[in-house]
Amino acid sequence: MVKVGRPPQDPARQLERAHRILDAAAELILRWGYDKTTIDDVAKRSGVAKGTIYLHWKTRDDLFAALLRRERVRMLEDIRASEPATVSELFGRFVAVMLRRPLLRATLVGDSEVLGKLTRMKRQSVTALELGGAFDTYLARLIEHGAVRKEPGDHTTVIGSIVYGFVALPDMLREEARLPDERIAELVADTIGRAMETGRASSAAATRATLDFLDAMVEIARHKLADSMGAKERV
Amino acid sequence: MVKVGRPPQDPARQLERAHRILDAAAELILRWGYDKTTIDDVAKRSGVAKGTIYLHWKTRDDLFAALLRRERVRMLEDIRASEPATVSELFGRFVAVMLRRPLLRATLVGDSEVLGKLTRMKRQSVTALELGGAFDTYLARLIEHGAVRKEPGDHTTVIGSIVYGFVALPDMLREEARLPDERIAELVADTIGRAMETGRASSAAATRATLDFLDAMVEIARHKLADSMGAKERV
DNA sequence: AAATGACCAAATAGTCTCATCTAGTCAGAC
DNA sequence: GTCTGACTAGATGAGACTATTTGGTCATTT
Repeated sequence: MVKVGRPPQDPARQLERAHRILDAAAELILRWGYDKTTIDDVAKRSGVAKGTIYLHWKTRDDLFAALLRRERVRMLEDIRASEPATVSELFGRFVAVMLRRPLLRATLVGDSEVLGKLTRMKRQSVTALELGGAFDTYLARLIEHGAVRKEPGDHTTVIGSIVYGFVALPDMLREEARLPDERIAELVADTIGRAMETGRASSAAATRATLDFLDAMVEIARHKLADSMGAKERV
Repeated sequence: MVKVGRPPQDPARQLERAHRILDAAAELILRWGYDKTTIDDVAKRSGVAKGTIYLHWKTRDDLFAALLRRERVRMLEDIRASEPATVSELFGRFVAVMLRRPLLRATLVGDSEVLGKLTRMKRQSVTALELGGAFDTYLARLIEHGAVRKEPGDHTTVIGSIVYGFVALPDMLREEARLPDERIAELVADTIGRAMETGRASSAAATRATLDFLDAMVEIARHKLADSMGAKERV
């Protein structure tokens, strides 16, 4: 019995290729913006045929979604790796990392140069972290452990506004009035800390809660990314 | 010797008419947006002929500038009337008043529905207050009097980011996640207070500094408005 | 002098046509 | 089974032209 046809590809190689394609897409989108980046460009740049891209993703938008999800996973991993012990450290890190990742920054502030027609998309980057109940649970734990005050309340809005404000403001300032990214991250951490933390030295329990929360977020993000990468197993 | 020609108009009546025209413009711009609001519309609505409008302002944009300046004067007067004693009260008031004045809010957050093609205009509403050195002087006085801390520094950026974040965030939230305007103003005051104030009961000197600053701002704003209203004395 | 509104040039919006581009498919090559 | 790239339908854009709108002017009226 002679085998016919090409043997099945190594799944690992497929994943690697998917990443190569996303690398190309990221590069092109950052350079030309979403609207001006064509699938042909991405195919050429990543050295595969156009059809191959459609073996991975059903549509152009699916590819973009995967790209963003990958960015998100990497961002969360970076944050997690820095082992923040408090909410303020968590979001200081969040901002620092985000400012270094132009695609994420673009989705947060709605940069139409980069996002093109997708600008009016779900602007979830901040709200996504917070929504889903997990964040509320996390905050509740911190309050319980005395790391976070009850006042002034509405912590989610406070954090969201501070983060958004600090990340978006530089866009509407003269070049020379802008602070360095590192400094901005520092100020975010300081502001959030003063806005809602008790100031007590952070307990091991609070640190645990923060890391648990991040682990959960990383986990979720990885799952979503996995869904976006394995086109073949799509429903 | 017989008088000829129409007697000069009462300047007070002229001013009143200018305000009527601005009232009409404000109404129309809020309803239809800047792009869709024509000079003819404004003339009709305010009950004057088109030419009359051009007796007051040289161009459409001049009229719009006057409108914004009037809004700014009124806003500053409102803030001043509430006699804020601290920076946090000052900006809490600022946000409360601004949220109630859709035109100012639009210029701050760059609402293209309202501003139309002017969206990319100087986004100064926040920065304007702070720029010009007067604000820095004010802050210096507060620090001197022990009302404001030296840390974390970059107070202007901190305040600008907080204000902008809290005012702009609601736009990208689901309706039901938004807080009432009053609550937002409260949170801004609280956040700014904790971010940079010492917490000491505010001294008379600090209050004086705040009111002086506001008086100066009102003064400047009134002058600019006056320039915008008296077309005839234009250079 | 002060106010008006008919008037005009310039911008803007709308229409139609033709050319180009591009997301997604698929028959066939490996 | 895996991958390719020629192919297509529909979108997008350029161009040319017309119709409409509108900011701004100014001769005339009060």
